[in-house]
Amino acid sequence: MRITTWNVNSIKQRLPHLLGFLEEARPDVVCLQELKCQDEAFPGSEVEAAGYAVETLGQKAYNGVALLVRKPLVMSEIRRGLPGDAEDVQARYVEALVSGAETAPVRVASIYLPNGNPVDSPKYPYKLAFMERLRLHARALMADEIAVVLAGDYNVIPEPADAADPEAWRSDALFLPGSRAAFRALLAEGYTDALRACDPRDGLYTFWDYQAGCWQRNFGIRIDHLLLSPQASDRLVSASVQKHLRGLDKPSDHVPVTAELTAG
DNA sequence: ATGACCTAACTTTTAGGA
Repeated sequence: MRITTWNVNSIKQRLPHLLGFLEEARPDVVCLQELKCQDEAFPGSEVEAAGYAVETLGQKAYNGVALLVRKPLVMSEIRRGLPGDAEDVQARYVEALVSGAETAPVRVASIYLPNGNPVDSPKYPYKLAFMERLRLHARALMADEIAVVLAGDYNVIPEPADAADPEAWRSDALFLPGSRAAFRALLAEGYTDALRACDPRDGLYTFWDYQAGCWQRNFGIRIDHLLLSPQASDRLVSASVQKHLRGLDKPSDHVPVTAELTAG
C-alpha cells in the first residue's frame, strides 16, 4: 500500500501534474495540501475518473486538504478538523479510515500545518497551538492499536541535515527550537518519520522556493513528512521523494513523498 | 548589487506563502 503526501499549491493549477502522477505512480492513498479552493470547486470528476474516491476539506483561496484513495479501497470514519479547534476556521486537517478486502485498515490524515511566520505575530503561537492539538490527537489515535499515518506539509525542518543551508533558516518559524521541539514531541508519542527511517542521507528535500533559483541551486528543505504509528511502522517497506516533479513546467514548490507499507 | 516567484482575489495591488 503506497501512501503519498503532496502540497500541490493550488489543485486547479496542478491538476495535470496530479493526474500524471496518479497514472505513473499509482499510489493507493494521496494526501493533498494547499488546495486553495472550496469543496465545490475541487476537480472531483477528473480525479474520480482516474480511479480515486475523494474527501476534501476546502477553503476559499487559502489552505485546503484532501484525501484520495484508489478504488476499490474505501474511506470511512471521516474527520474534518482536529479536536479542540471548533473556533479555528482554517482548513488544515482531514482524516479517514482506509480499508479494503485485501488490506489491513490504515487511518490516514492529510495535514497542512501552519507556517508560523512572522514569528513575532500571532501566527507563531497559532502554529504551536495547532501542533499541540495534533499531538494530543495523535496520542488518542494510539489507543486503537491500528496503523496510523499522519502525512502532510508540517512546515517544520526537523534537523540541520534537513536543510541545504540550516543557518539561513535559524530564525524562521520552520526551524525555530520551539517548532522542532513540538515536532519531536510528536515523535515521542511513538511515531516514526518514515522517510528518515528509510534513508539516513543528507540532502533529502521536499520543498524548493520558487525564488532565487533555489531549485537550480538545490537550496531545499525537508518539511513534508509521513509519521507512522508502531503498527504502521511495522509494515514500512520503503519511503522516497518524487523529486522529478519539481523539474516540470509550472511545478508546485513541494514534491510528493511516498511511503510503501505491506498490505497487512 | 542584494534581486531573483507563484497563487488567488470583488485583480491594475495585496496578502500569503516558506
